[in-house]
Parts: sequence; C-alpha cells; structure tokens
Amino acid sequence: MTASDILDHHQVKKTTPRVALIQAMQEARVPLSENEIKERMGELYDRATFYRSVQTLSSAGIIHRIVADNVMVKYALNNCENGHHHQVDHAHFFCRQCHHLYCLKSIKVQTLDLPSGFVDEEHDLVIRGICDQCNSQLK
Amino acid sequence: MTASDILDHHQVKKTTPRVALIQAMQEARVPLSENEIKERMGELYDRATFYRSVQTLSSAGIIHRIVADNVMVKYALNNCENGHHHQVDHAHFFCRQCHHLYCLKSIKVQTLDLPSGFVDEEHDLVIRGICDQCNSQLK
DNA sequence: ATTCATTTGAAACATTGTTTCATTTGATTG
DNA sequence: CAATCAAATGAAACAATGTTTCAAATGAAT
Repeated sequence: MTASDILDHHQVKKTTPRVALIQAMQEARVPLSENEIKERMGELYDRATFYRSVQTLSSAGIIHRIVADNVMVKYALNNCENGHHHQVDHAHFFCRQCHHLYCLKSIKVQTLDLPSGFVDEEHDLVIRGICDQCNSQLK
Repeated sequence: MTASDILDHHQVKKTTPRVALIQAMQEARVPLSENEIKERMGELYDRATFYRSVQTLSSAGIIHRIVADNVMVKYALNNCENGHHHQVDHAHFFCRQCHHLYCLKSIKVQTLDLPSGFVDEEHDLVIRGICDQCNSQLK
C-alpha cells in the first residue's frame, strides 16, 4: 500500500511531509529514530512538522512510538491488520551499543490485569542490553 | 536503615548530596521525578551532581530508574532484599493526567526468553493511561 | 478557479541530560 | 590529629529532544 493510500484509508489529509515521513518508514522496515527519519527525509524534514505529524499519525493509528530509552524514541508503521485500536503486542529489545531496536515478535506481552479504575491506553515492554551482533563483535 | 548505613553497606563514599538524595527518596516512599527530588533537596540540589549520583547509586544497586515516558523518568530506592543484581520484577503504571507512577506489584513481568546472544541488562514493563483517582474525578 | 480551514516552516523557548574544569571534601595514612 | 590525594562537587557551557507561536502556504471541496 502506498503512503498516499494509507492516508486516504485513515482519512488523514494528504500532505507532502506526511507522505515523505511514511515513505521513509516504509523503506526502512525497522523502527527509526527522529534523526534517522530526518536523514531519509532530507530537505522535506522540519522539526515542528515532524512532531506534529507523529501526533496526527499516531492518533490515526498509522504509526506508533516506542520509548526505547528516555533519550531514544523510535517510530514504526503499524501493521495494517492490527486495525484502529492498536496496542503493540510484542516486546522490544534496545541495544545500548548499536542503538538498534529489535521487534521481538516471539515475546508476546502478557495479559495485563489492571486494578479496577486503571485504563491501559498504551504499554511497552522494553528490554535493554547488548544484542547478538554486538556481543559477537566484542569477542 | 539510614541513608548513611545504605552507602556504607554498598561501599559507596558517603557525601552530603548522596545522603540528601537517598533521604529524599526514603521520605517520599514513591518513585520521584528529578523535579520532585530537587524540591525535596532544596539548596543541596545541583543538576550535574544529581545525574552523577543517579549513575553511581544505580550501579551500586541502591536505586533504579523507571522510564515512565520519554520526557518523564522516575527514581526509586531498591528493596534491599533484592540484592545486588537488581531487576525490577513488576509493572509500572504512569498516569498521563496526574503524572503519578504506580508500582503494580500484582503484575509480575513474565519470564523473558530472549533469542540467543541477546543479554537483558534491564527491562521495563510500563503501562500508560489514566489512573483510578483521575478516572473518578473525571466523572 | 475560489474559498477557507488545516497545515506548514521558522524561530524562540523549555526541559532533560552531559561535559569540562577549577575547587572542595572525605577517607586514609602516618 | 594533621597531611595527603583521589574522588566528588558545583558552576557554566553545551547538546538533544520536544513545544509553542504566528504569518504564510496548501490541499480538499465547492
């Protein structure tokens, strides 16, 4: 599905920066940091617009944010199958060496039985450490 | 156990700012943000020293950081029982309304079977949303 | 083509965290 | 108890991330 189609489908206004943002994420196929997105967007990138787009596209259920770390946030496209009320269902692994963020699809987030009155709007299971690639390079 | 005892016990040099930091956290009994700690420490607070203390005390296993949000980190004393190689074993709930961070001791983090080569140094299960108190006030 | 609400981009601002370096402090030793 | 010296502190400059304001541009609809 093209970036343009995605915006249409979610009834979000089609603008140049939004299309460029989605395309950057589609081409990467892994979660990207703001800086990585900036590099891919070139002169189409603007800081304020980027943060506003993130807001809009998150609310629309097109993308989601992953807080890898207090100083490292990554952004990824949603799987279309997940539909509108999107909750990420798998864990993420953030390598403190190479700063790569892995989607660990094999680790599903457990069912969360919250105390009554608490509403889960979003949740993250983030594991931080050293990834396999960096580990083998250290040896 | 006094702040002074804790530092002795973990063989960390006893300094005025470190003692004040630990005392602030002991009195609060809930995880605090930097700003809340700053208020409690008064003139004993200094930004650079605070961040260095957080580093030192975390490495020593005296405190731990909880990344509630990309722009909200909370700090809490470790339970002494948990010993040295401390991994937080429960979920946290962060209310986007009141910014309170709840330790949900009833929700234990599942066992994490990482792919081989990946090392879990720390992990967080953070749930974000609206807490019971804020929910009842909204009605 | 015209309209008009929405979005954009630039700049100023706020907050969080790090680094540098001269000064101070707190354990240790005599 | 005084001297020592590595370790820690505090102040300031810096870097990165995120927000707000407002005039100008744009895209969807008629």
